[in-house]
Order: sequence, then C-alpha cells, then structure tokens
Amino acid sequence: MISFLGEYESTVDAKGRFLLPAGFKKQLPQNSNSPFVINRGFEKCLTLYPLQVWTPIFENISHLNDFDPKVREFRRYFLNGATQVDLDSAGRILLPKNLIEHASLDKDIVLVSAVDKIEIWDLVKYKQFFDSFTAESFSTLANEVMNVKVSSYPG
Amino acid sequence: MISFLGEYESTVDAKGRFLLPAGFKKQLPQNSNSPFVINRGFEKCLTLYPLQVWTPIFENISHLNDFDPKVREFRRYFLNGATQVDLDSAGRILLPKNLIEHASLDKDIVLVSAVDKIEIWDLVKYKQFFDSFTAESFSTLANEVMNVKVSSYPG
DNA sequence: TAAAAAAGTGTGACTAAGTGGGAAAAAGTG
DNA sequence: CACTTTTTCCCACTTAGTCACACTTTTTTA
Repeated sequence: MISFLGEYESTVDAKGRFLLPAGFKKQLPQNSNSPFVINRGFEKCLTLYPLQVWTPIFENISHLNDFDPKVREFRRYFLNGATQVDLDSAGRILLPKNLIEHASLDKDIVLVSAVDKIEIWDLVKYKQFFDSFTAESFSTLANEVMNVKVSSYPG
Repeated sequence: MISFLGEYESTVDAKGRFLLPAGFKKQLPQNSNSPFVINRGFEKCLTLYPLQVWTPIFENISHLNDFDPKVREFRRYFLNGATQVDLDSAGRILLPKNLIEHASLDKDIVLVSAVDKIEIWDLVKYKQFFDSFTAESFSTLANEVMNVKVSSYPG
C-alpha cells in the first residue's frame, strides 16, 4: 500500500507547472509512469492522488444510483474538478487553471503528505495555518481525534 | 466502460454551438465518430450521454409499464428534449434551443464529469452551487450517501 | 576539493485547440 | 412559386497549451 511521509517545497512556474519533489518521487513505486489525479481539497488546498489510490474511491461512487438527488449532489461536490495529470519528461506536473485558482496558488507551494495522498498548499497560507495553532489547541484537537493523551505523541 | 474525469470551461457562440473541450475528447474511444444524446438534467443543467451510455438507459425506460400514469409522467420529463447530437468538423456540438433555455445557458458554460456522462452548467450557476458548500454539509451528505465517515474521504 | 550525477528551471517551437465567418441548403412565408 | 430567413456545414485563421531540449544549480561521492 502506498503511503507518503514528508513536507517539501516547490514552485509553480509561469506555465502552471511544478516539480514533484525528489523526496516524494522516491516514495513512488518504481517504473510506474506515475499517473495522478488531482482534485480540490476541502480547505483551500489541492489533493494529489496516485491513480491506484484514486481508482477504488472512484469505483465506489460510480456504482451509486444517479436518480437519487443526494447522490448527484454528493458526486458533484466530490468529483469537483478532479483531473488526471501526468509527469512530463522533467518530472513536472501541469496544474489545471481552475485548480490553481481554487487553492490561490502563487509561486511558492508546499507539498505535504496526507497518508496515501499529497496535499498542495500555497506556502503563505500553509504557514498561516500553523501560526494559528497553539500547543494547547493542538493538544485539545489531538485528544478529540485520537482520544488519547497528546503527551504520548512527542513532537 | 466509459468514464470521464475533469471540469472544463467552454463558450456557447452566437449560433448555439460549443466546443467539446479537448480534455473530454481525449477520454472518448478513438475512431468513434462520437454520437451523443443530450438531455435535460434533473437540476438546472444539461446532461450529455455518449450514445453507448444512453442506449441501455433508454432500453430500461422503454420496458416500463406505460399504463402506469407515473411512468408516463416520468417518461415525458426524462425523454422530452432528449436529442441526438454529433460533433461537427471542428469538434463542436450544436445545442437545441429549448435545452439552452432549460439550463439558462449564457455565453460561458462549464462541462463537468458525472462518471459516465457529462453535465453542462452555466458558469455562474455552477459557481453558486459550490459557494453554497460547507465542509460540514458535505460531511453530512457523504455520510448519508456513502454510509461512511467523511474522514475516510478527504478531498 | 573537484568532478560527476541528479535535481530543478527556463525557453522556444510545434501542434492542435478554439473561434469566427461565409456559403450552401433547408425551412418558412407572403 | 419566389423570396426571405433560419439553420447547417465547412474552411481558414489565430491563439495558446504542450512537449522537449538544454542549461543552471545543488548534492553526493571519490
């Protein structure tokens, strides 16, 4: 099973391309020509799925009954501009314009592991996100999510 | 099996034509001369079915019991306005006027994947749809539709 | 410390995507 | 039946997206 670790910076060039950091490239299965699906994130970020991670998720959705209005609404939100992207000969990914807009990406971006996917953030917004966090609020959150004392998770 | 991915903008010209975006054209089976059926969508949008997707749906409907008034009503709504359309030599599709009206299409439109079909929205209405979206409401919806916690489907 | 390999960046050319207009055919009307 | 109007089809031009090559910078290793 694919999983990623790490946080790497990259830059979007004038044509909307960014280099997939070597750190992540090493974590991909070798000799894969690396197709990805990129999608809007819930927050103002993008999510990059390796195709083999995306496929089973998409499979589930494609079997839902489209005559159900809730299914249609869910599908619209979820598919949300998902687009297949590939690495070019230099190992870069070309971002669709509508997605660049959604995440308000400027030049500098950060790629962050999200278990089996990668999140793409504008560098400034990503930093703001961390600045808004205090040790205390993190502690509270961790307790809510993990239902464990945060002290057992040093960091 | 046909399936689409992506969200692309296009424009309706003065003659009611729009160019099928290259992103979708690439996802069609090659050497098909690409007949489509276009239909009213359930919401204020249109739905574009590749003919091979439309055919089995039509089959199903044609076997419904026509003595049932609800069947007749459904059939009228669903089939009325369904029209076969083809790509012209420049890869464009001519929209029937009554359908343009139904979806209140102006100049700018968005074509969005709906698994094995394509939905056509007025750009402004499409954006409004997403603006009404919150992470919470999506969470509730996802839970209802997929019967899973949304945390397993981060975008 | 230097050289080589790998990572990262930029530019330019080519291809095809996208757009508009005009001519021919068809439909509608007096 | 002829003339007008609408619809359909096709051709050609412009723009921009895509790809690939080549150069620069950084890292690694000898």
